Amino acid sequence: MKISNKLKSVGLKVTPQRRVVYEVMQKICHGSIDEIIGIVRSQNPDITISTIYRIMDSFCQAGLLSKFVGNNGKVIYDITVKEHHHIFTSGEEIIDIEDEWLSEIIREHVLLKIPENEAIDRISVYISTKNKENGKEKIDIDKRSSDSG
Amino acid sequence: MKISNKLKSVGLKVTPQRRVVYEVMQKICHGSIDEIIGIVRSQNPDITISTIYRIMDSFCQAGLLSKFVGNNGKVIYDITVKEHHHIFTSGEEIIDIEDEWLSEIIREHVLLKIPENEAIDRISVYISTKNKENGKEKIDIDKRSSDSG
DNA sequence: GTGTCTGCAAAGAATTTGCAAAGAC
DNA sequence: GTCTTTGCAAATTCTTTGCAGACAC
Repeated sequence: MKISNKLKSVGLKVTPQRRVVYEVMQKICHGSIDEIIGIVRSQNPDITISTIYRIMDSFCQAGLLSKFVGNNGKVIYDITVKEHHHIFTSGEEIIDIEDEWLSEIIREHVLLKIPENEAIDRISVYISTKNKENGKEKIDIDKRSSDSG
Repeated sequence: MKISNKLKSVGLKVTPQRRVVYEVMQKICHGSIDEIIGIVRSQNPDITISTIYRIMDSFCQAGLLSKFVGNNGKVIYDITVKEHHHIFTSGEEIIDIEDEWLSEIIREHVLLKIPENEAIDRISVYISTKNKENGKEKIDIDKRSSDSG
């Protein structure tokens, strides 16, 4: 779908700034606000930071984007709206897992732990991976064998 | 274990401020920095915010606490250090799921999606629940006075 | 007594807001 | 023409930092 139609379809007016931001999101799929600001402004330096913040908000409100909190605690905006899971690699890459069966397995597995009057709303799985090579050399940090001196 | 011994066992000096913070964490198990600041200062208003930030950091570094990013994007400090999962209820309650089998099932299930040179480091499952009753909107409680339950 | 921890206040970073002009429809 | 969006700069919020005195050991 053309971007302008995509925007209109969720009730948003089409502006050049919104076009650029959505184009960038289509390209990168996931990104933190810093990354998005960087890429957007590399394409159009006239777009201000506050405008980008506002656009990200309106896109999320309109259901055009979703967001979640990444490994590092930063909010990640995501072009995929439907429920899915994520792998965070050591190279800061984010891989989507769209697997309804996985959600279903988890749902069944934890059902007994849900309070009586509550129902599962959303399940998110975050998987962090590390590099195998570096993993071999991983050392226990903070291993204090004796007092300082 | 006595708090002072707990602190000493990880190489931290025992101060009144650290005692209070650890006591609070033992009581609440999970909390955001705001909540922790609030409770700590209700018990001892002389403890400053910057000190509490520094104590939370040193506790995490020492392996006394873990932290993760909650539903709302805020960092949650957690008295449980070993890998586990969480349910976030509509009432802002956080329930721990310590279930190694669940982690194992997920691990096996996603193995094929992990890049060649990467290995799974950590798996976190976040489950949000909503109130069954409040499917539509919140109801005024005093419409009919009834006993709690 | 020595080295670490705390309180204070200020700095720094990240995000939001008010307002007037520009722009979309 | 009307209502929304944008740019700008200031405000706000959250967290960190430097330093001097207090404190733990």
